[in-house]
Amino acid sequence: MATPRTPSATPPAASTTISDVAEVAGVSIKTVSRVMNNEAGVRPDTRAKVLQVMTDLRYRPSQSARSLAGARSFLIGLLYFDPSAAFVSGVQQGATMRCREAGYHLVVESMDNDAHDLGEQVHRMVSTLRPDGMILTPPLCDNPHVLKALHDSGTPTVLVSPARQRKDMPSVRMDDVHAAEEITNLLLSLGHRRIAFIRGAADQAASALREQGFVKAMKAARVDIAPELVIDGDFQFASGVAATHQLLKLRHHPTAVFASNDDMALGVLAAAQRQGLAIPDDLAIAGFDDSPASGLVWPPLTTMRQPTVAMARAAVDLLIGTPTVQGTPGTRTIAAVQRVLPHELIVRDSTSAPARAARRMPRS
Amino acid sequence: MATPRTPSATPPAASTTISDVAEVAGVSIKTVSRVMNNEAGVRPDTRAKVLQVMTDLRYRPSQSARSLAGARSFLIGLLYFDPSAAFVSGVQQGATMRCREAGYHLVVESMDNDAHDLGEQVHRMVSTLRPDGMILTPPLCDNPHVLKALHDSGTPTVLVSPARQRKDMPSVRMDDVHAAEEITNLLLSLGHRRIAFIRGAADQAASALREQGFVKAMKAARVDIAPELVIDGDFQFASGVAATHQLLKLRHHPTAVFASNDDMALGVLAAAQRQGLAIPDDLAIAGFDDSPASGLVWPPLTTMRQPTVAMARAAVDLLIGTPTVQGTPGTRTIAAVQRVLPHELIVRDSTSAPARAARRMPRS
DNA sequence: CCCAGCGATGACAACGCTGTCAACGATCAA
DNA sequence: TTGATCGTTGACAGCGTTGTCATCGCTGGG
Repeated sequence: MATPRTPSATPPAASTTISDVAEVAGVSIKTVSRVMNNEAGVRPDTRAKVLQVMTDLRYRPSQSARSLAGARSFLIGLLYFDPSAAFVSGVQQGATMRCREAGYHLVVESMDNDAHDLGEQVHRMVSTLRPDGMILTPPLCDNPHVLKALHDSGTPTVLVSPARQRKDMPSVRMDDVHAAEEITNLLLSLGHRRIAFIRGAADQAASALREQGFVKAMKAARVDIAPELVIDGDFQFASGVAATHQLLKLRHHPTAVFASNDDMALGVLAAAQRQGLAIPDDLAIAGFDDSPASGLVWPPLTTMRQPTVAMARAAVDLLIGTPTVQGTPGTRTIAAVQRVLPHELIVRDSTSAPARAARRMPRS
Repeated sequence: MATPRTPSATPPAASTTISDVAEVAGVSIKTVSRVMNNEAGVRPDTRAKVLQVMTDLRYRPSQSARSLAGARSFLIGLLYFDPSAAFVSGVQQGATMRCREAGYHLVVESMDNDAHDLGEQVHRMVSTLRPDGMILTPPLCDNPHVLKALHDSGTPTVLVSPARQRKDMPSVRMDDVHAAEEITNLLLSLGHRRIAFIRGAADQAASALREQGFVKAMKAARVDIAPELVIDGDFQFASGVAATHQLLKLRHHPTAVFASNDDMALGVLAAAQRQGLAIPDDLAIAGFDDSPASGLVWPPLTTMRQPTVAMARAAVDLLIGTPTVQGTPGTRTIAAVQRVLPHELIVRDSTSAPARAARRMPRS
């Protein structure tokens, strides 16, 4: 039915070009280009006509031609390291959505943070693809080789949750300190006083920030922090298990545990239950991240949702300059702003009042 | 304030072009192009010299120019629906890695499987980006609108784990039936006879296949399948919980449960533990998928690892024709082959012999 | 000795779009 | 009335590759 008498079934996708549109609309190629790019200086009726023809012909500009001729490539790169992290998945989700809305596309690349030629790999990527911007997630956003390669190539870059703010690159992040305070305050408000804290990996910026928040909240509540209740962890499940063993060996158990991330909190949960503790009655547990698994265990974990999707959207916005940045001609540098996005406390069943507090457990 | 006095800090990334290389090497542009594309008809010493110059100058071809002039775009698209699925994450990981090895790049796009203009969205993507190939994951790989848009545009496409094999598109998959048989056999070999099965979502192809495998193994072992032990589920955590309630209401409990995926198995685990059952002694549990969470609970779940990474690599290979396909000129059609990749049974602590079998549980 | 045939290489025209700048008619101040 | 200015539009030259076809120097058969 469609295209009734087309000698050849499907003319191998001879897609319509800008000149087809120009011809049909009776204007020059350049005018079509102007309309396409929303440039000023086109009479409304001309613009409308062109727009109509573009729709009729289902015209789609060629990304290659556009980027070859112009300055933009309509490509945003996302570099990440650990593909299994819920964090990355959220960032990617937000980034692809915002990109599509803005007519951009997301090119993702999984890197090895320890590769010896990381800088070279990044260099190769940006020089062949010439993305209009790059988004880096931890720990890549703190890797000097990556940052140098990107800086040297002059590629606009936005860091998501970097360890340190850099004067030459914008970043988006959440307020880890404040978030950790909120969780701690929740536990405190439930009546807990002996609250254990499990640190994150020492080499990750978030670890220190979350501990700061914990300490700050405890101090504000004038509750002493027992040194034996603050334990080193590394963000892995196993370290949560180990920490729990250590904690339950104490003559005076904690009534609540705040683990710096969900994986460790899951480890605490597993180890505690294995020892016969009832959660949250015998031990309240809070994590951080709102990982998918945190809602898939019994009891579901109280945790902190990071604004991963929103951070990614904000990052894309910074890169494509949607907020009317309109870079001064010649300079594609973005101001090294730092956006802080709101987090969300997710209260679930793993936290509650310290029912039988420090009392010895039946089967302990 | 920023950029104090940078006379020539970074010459705005005036990257080297093919003509720079040609000039330095003392050959024509075309010859450099030949070397770059590994075309025949270049004397070894000429090729070596060009290669050397390319390295010295750190020359990187422009992807835009290449795709505008030539037929290839060096872009592979990956369309997915549910961003949180471990399945997608594995596929993406495999795809990006293989792409980089082959000098391609992966463009990912998160689609809404229920969007009314899905076909249009896909059409837009392929016509502006002109990727050299597309990879579809479930449920998109079974969505007629998506498939039609891709077919019409003539974009080579590979389906990952599609419901039905299509004569016009190649696919890669695992053997769900056989995998389910293996899990069932594991449970049987541990002595279980009253094995419950929780079905997956009815609209997903894998559901039926896994049930087939379960039935097949049970029949082969000459063990009757009690109808009340086969329960509908929908791949969600909650349906695992619901199924468990149903199962534990029976006067004759099952000693093992095989859930069609990990999320449901996690639901079974949570519900069973809540009822006071000891896992695996009172109830053995097996899942399917090897989701991240499956190893982060207590006890860790026995499950089936899908070859997601390998499937994605295979998909990319099919698209870029690494296995010397060298499409006949003019036709970029790939044979509609179907590759089946090996899965891996992950035996963990959630399964074991039916210790106190059908005996009533203490607190049930 | 001549020319077909072959391997190696280059000249040149696309590819589809954007940037620059010129051209045009209309408006406006003087 | 005239020149200047503005708003709108188009002609044209690239952007950095690849495809096509021509060219060049040799080799080998007649």
